[in-house]
Amino acid sequence: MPRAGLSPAAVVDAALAVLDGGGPDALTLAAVAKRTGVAVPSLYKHVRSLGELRVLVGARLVEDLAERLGAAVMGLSRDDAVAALMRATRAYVREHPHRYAAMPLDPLHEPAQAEAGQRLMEVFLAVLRGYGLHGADAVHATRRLRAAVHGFTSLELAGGFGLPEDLDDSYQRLIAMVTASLPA
Amino acid sequence: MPRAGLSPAAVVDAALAVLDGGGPDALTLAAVAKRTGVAVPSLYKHVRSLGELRVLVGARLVEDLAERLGAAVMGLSRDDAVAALMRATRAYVREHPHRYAAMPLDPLHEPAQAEAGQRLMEVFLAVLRGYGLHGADAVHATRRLRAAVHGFTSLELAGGFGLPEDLDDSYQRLIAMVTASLPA
DNA sequence: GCTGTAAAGCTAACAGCATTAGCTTCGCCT
DNA sequence: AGGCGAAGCTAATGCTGTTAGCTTTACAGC
Repeated sequence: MPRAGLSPAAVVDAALAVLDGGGPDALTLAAVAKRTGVAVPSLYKHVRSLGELRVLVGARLVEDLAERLGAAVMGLSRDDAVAALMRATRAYVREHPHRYAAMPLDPLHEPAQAEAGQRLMEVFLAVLRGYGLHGADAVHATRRLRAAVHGFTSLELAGGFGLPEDLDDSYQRLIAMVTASLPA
Repeated sequence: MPRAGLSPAAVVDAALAVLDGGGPDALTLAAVAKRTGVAVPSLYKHVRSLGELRVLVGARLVEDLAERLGAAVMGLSRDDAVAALMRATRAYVREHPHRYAAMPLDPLHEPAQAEAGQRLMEVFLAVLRGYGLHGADAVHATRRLRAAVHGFTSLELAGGFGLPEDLDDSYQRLIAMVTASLPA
């Protein structure tokens, strides 16, 4: 019986594949075990529990998103950067719907996710720094931006907008609403 | 052995109490059965499955929210109505966090929730009608409004905003951002 | 090259979950 | 009084996550 050569990272890889295939509810230890070719209890050698696996998966998701958004805003500033940030987020959600559904909304509260969460937050703050925003104003602006992006994409993802008619148009107007709320 | 005198509505009542007490994950048939003083399989006499129970609970949640928001905007128009709508939603989320976490985002797609969903959507549309918005413009504005409200409240609910510092202030600015995007 | 050991795998078992089948009993209607 | 449908029950199944305890692998050091 050859050894599978698993590792925490490999388990997370498999979990991510399972997540992509069937969504957050499908992310079960049985599914991950089948995919790694290992018996269910063997997973406990690499991961403390299903809860911890979810946290580790969440950390990876935040890392990915942070990297992608960082790349998207590179070389841009102000309204262009905001638009790029918002469009890149929506593109990510449409490309990986199940991943966004499993994305932790409070990565800073979980030690294993805090570093990635910090990087993601940095992207937002860097974009807003281009407007000369600092301190409380920057915090408020970040919250507006995040609320708009997360609100729209999560509603779209859940099918909360009825028919997918004119959604691009709606999003363009949402972007305009956000940029209009930022200093000239 | 006296009969419990259950009914679908009574089961939903109990489910709502369970939801309030422990959140969406605590909404289990075992918990509902315990609360109604009945054995688990007996619930199937009133509800087809846990899935259906969730749908019915969701319908009640949307009804409640629609009623509340309708009352909140009564007698108000334009920016005042938008502000009231947004504030009332946030107040609901803070008052019943577990209920909002279980709130269906696409009530129109589920027959049992469609009627309540329609009523809720009507409140949004009625408020925007005060701006003279019709057709596509009204649709886009509704989406902006919903995105802002849902985005902020769900992020706040999940603890995604770090410390609860100046959240009222942030929300006020979010309201201003939305109203500024509507016709003068 | 052999051996000792820690890690990585396994099977067996348990508790909690949703669900189904089939039985019993209640309470109303005639 | 009798009948009948609805409402309850127990028993059983299969799926979860989790733990305990055993076996085996692969490498480190002699």
